[in-house]
Amino acid sequence: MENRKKQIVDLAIKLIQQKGYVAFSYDDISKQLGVTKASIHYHFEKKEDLGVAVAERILLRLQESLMTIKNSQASAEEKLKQFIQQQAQRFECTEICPISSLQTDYESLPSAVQEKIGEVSRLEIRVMKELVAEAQTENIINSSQDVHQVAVTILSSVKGALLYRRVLGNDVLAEVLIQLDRFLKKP
Amino acid sequence: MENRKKQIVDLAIKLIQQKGYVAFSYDDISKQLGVTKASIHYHFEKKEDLGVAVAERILLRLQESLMTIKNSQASAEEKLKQFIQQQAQRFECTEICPISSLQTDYESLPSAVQEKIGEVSRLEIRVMKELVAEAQTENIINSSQDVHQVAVTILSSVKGALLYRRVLGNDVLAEVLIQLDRFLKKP
DNA sequence: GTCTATATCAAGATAGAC
DNA sequence: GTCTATCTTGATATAGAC
Repeated sequence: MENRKKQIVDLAIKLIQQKGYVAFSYDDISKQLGVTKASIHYHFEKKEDLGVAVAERILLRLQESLMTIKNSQASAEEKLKQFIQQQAQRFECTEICPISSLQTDYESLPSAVQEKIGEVSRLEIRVMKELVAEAQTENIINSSQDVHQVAVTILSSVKGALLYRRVLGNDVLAEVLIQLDRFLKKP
Repeated sequence: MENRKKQIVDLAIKLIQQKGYVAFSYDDISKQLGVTKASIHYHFEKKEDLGVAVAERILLRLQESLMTIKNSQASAEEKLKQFIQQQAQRFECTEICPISSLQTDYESLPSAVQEKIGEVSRLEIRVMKELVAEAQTENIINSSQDVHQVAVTILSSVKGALLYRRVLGNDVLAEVLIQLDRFLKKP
């Protein structure tokens, strides 16, 4: 059942959003799926293997996002705002971005997973740069501003806001999104 | 030796910056201090006790920052930039802010530690708001902008940038700091 | 007060039954 | 292909020697 593999990876991502790579266990997954730990080990022999699969799935999702953006007929402004909203609203209040979670646990990751997370992080920035560059052609963002600087700042602020939200509630994230919106209108 | 307690807490903070609350162990600390695990348990019976001490120490440092800021004779611009630089440069390239680290591990923290981290997060935002409000009186930041929104966005972006830096190297953080600097000059 | 020794438990992982 | 049973390891924690 190739579907079970996907089910396990999805659950692992959810758990990583909630507790992180180090804190989640095969026991968590097996209990939620109503099977034994050993059956998870059958699908992913080592935690490292599951970790790589998780990172690859996150990478795939990002690549799909990139495609959707490129093919979309929406305005650059719409696309950028959609992407930011999506980054923020994809998660429950107690969850954070899985990429942030894996970046935090970076030192504890097997090196195969570390490398994938490097790839993921670079692609994520590339996607955001793509959006910012397009927004500049529509004069949503001042063209004198450096694409790379704007892109990493937007991404960082959303990721950081998700950390605060987990502790302080929805307000923090909402405030940051309003501020970013202001930033996209005025400069 | 009351100094040993301080030594352990400082080491724990360092380890939390590097690996996080879940991943660090009494074994890590005891090895670095050249003593046994049991001797760490003598000073902090449970990991939870050490966690509370860590959070309280972070809180104390923040309170000191707040005092220094209030008593400082520097311009509001200087103070704000100093604080941001300090937030960023306090850490090695492989480390992140201990508050971010504990926010990420929030779900795994004992509730006593969770509460302290809530306090810390609120105070941190209060400190940044203080700085932003002062900067507004000097017209470094446009007074039409909401203090709270600007403060949480600056904080979030620095914290997020530290996550990316760990994986992608110093550049990301540098770019965000330049962008924040731009933001403080122009609007 | 600081240590050794040890208990306890949960996690990752493996062997082999069905 | 999925399970039970089991091994190993490492982490938290405790009891008691010095």
